[in-house]
Amino acid sequence: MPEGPSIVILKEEVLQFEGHEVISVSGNSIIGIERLQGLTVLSFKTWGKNFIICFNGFSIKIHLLLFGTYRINERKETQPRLSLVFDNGELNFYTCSIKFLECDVNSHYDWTADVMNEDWNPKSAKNKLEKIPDAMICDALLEQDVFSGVGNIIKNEVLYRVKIHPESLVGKIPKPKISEIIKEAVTYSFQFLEWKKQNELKKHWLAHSKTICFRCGLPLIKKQTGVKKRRSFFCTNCQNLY
DNA sequence: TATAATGTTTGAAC
DNA sequence: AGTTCAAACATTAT
Repeated sequence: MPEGPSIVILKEEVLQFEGHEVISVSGNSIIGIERLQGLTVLSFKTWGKNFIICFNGFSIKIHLLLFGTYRINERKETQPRLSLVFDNGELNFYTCSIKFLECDVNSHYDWTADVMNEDWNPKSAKNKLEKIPDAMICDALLEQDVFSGVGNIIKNEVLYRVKIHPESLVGKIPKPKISEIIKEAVTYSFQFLEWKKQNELKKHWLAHSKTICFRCGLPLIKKQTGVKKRRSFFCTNCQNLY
């Protein structure tokens, strides 16, 4: 379910609870969530696929991984991992990873690495890519320390749009193309956000899960690529291999 | 019904 | 000691 843009949507949906007190806590998490009882939410933040709830002196990090879901002001049949009840509603998380982050949340995250953050720094991403010339671009795009928030869908769509073969080596891709990839990672992430909100994300997929190249009509290749072995959809005719 | 899928962490093996 | 890789986790649509 979640790549960066989906978590941004989550954050927007829970704004109603900012500044509100946690009246009751429950859930099958074993990390000691009862600690949240009676505390007031200072703010909600996101860092890529991480959803962060900030309290005075510490924060809680929620990662939905592959199967995680959430419900606002409603419940699923299954047991929540974490359920927070406020005076104006409730927030429930299912099958997710939850961890505490002590002290200042800023000491845990490099905000310049999040493609959807206002502090996103493309130059910094470029520098990080220069340090991994032997990596395939399909792996590099999924590297959360470089492109926090980018997931497999965004990876495939970005590479298709900039016409780069996913197995291209970072160090061999021309510099202007690298800049284009970095730029498109941001552009597509925000398009993903808007399309997801309109419930028409899949409608705009050009490569991901597709079988025929939108440009030339030849069959798209579907293959597990890179050390991460995530599926890539690409056109060997339209996407250059460097 | 079996399979695959928008993901990350862990710990064994080298 | 550092890197690499498969296993584990867990849900749902096709």
